[in-house]
Amino acid sequence: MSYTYPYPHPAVATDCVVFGFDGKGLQVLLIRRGVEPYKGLWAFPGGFMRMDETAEECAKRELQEETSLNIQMLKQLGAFSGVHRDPRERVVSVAFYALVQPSEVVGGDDASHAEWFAIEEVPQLAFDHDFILRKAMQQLRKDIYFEPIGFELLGSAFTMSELQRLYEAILGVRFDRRNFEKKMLQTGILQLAEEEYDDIADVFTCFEQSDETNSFFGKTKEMRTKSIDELFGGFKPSDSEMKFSDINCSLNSESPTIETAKRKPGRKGRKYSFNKDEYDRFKKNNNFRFEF
Amino acid sequence: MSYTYPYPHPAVATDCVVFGFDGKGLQVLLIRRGVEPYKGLWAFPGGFMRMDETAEECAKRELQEETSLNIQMLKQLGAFSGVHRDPRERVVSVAFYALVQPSEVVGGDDASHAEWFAIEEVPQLAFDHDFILRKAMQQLRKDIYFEPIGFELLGSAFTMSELQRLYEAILGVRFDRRNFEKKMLQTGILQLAEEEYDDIADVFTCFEQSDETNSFFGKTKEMRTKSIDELFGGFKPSDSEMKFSDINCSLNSESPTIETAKRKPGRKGRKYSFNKDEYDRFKKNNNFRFEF
DNA sequence: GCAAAAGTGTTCTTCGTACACCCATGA
DNA sequence: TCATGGGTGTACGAAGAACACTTTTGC
Repeated sequence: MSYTYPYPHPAVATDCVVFGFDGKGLQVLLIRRGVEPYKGLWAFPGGFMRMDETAEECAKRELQEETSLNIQMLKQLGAFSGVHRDPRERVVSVAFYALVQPSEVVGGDDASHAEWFAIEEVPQLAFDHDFILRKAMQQLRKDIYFEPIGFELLGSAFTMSELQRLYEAILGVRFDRRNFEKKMLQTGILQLAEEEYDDIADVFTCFEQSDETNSFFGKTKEMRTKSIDELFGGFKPSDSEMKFSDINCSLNSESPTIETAKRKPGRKGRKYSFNKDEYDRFKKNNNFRFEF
Repeated sequence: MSYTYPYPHPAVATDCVVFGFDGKGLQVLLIRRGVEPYKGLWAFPGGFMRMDETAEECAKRELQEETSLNIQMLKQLGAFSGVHRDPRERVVSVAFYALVQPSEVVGGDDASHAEWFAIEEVPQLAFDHDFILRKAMQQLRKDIYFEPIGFELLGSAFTMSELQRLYEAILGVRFDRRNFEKKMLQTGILQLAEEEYDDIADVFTCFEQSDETNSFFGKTKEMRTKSIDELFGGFKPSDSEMKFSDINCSLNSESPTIETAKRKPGRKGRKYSFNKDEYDRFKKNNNFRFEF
């Protein structure tokens, strides 16, 4: 079967620059080419466009086929149309970039072997993919000023320093920890994520008796915003008791106790998620910019 | 003659969104289609890509052919690949935008009639060109934050309020005149353009004699930055004399005179041009942003 | 003569940035 | 116990934003 046109037509293909973030550095997803040209070299996932799909649909399909990734949000980088960029025939490629969490891992359907590379350790690439990668990085740096784009690279909850490392990895600069946090929080698009706690870990017996009966369950943060009296009716837990995240006081028994729950081990720091409403508002208004 | 491929290939075309600025508002250059499809509707200049040219080369060539415009700086907007965007066959279009001064006028080689339209009065467009225009406007708004892009839309010398109107037209907002000027000047990319003056328009006779002999030719602005003594050796012109743009004192004659040249009529306000060195520096560093 | 635009500075507020110590966690 | 990272606030300087009156120009 063949297709004939009165004028010469180039082939049209798509390429996807998929960025991931592992909490440390920026990564990019590559596929080892199993066939000529450039056999054995690494390249971006992608392939030829069908006549019944748009470039974006093509990119999604190829990504799905070659890396099992199912990505909704693709951003177009533009068309790459160098006359000799593909030795087989004239190919115009429409490139996209995507941001994912590397945990949405890449099976690799074996036919093509997909692998994550740290952005600084990207090997030699096939075609003009080095050039495309540079463009993608430039675009990413530009976009991150205008949109809180980075969140798509992080899980649903993340620590402030993960977020900071992401920005530092993308922009290639270092920020002051406190200023970064301040700035991010004052945008309003972040909210504290619900944390999971262990079951009650320790039980303290209170040595000071209170005349009043009272009981309270809440988080340390809340306690600090209310007066000790209001919370404990005159009973004051010790400093070390106050420091636990969750605390359960029952002061109406003969020997009042304070039950404390420590934060789950293995997780460090406060977790944030992003506030979808504010995020959408920013995207719509488009008058929002991250600046550092 | 025909061209045959083992797989179906789309056609690849380019389209150019050419923006102009007439000192008042943003304009866009359109071509009336003389053939089907969409005969009689307006569209962007553009056409099919040849096999020996890149998309950008194609766009430049088509622009030259259809509008006689010879434009160096084209910025790619991206590929538009809707499956049914052209009723004839599958066409993927790579769109560009360009900024010109409408004075670089458009002959229109008659075959295709080219015309400028105010951005608010753009008629119905062929294909998906409405969509492309929206994208181009968005991109222009984004770009103007990062690059002093607007200068390509203005002549070699322009007044501050022309520049301001341009920014307001592109961004769709209003700025405070004084703050805009301050901000623009402190970027350093502007410099006062050389102005042309009429021949000496008036001659004042000085009524105060000076003992010293002295002569001076300079602009009012300079005078203000130096002491009266330094400039005039003790002779002080009157306030109204000081206000002329150019002034020529010769104080060494018996009756000293001050010759003044008024600004050429028909031109209002101070003219600026942009400082190429600083401009290039900004473009290179890319750490510069216009913000208002 | 009259209306529209150009020229000009200051104040207040907001935002950016620099900076240090203590405590908790995990090895 | 030791090293690493998390949590927290303040003070200074720079930049943005608001604001009015006089002169010049063009009609």
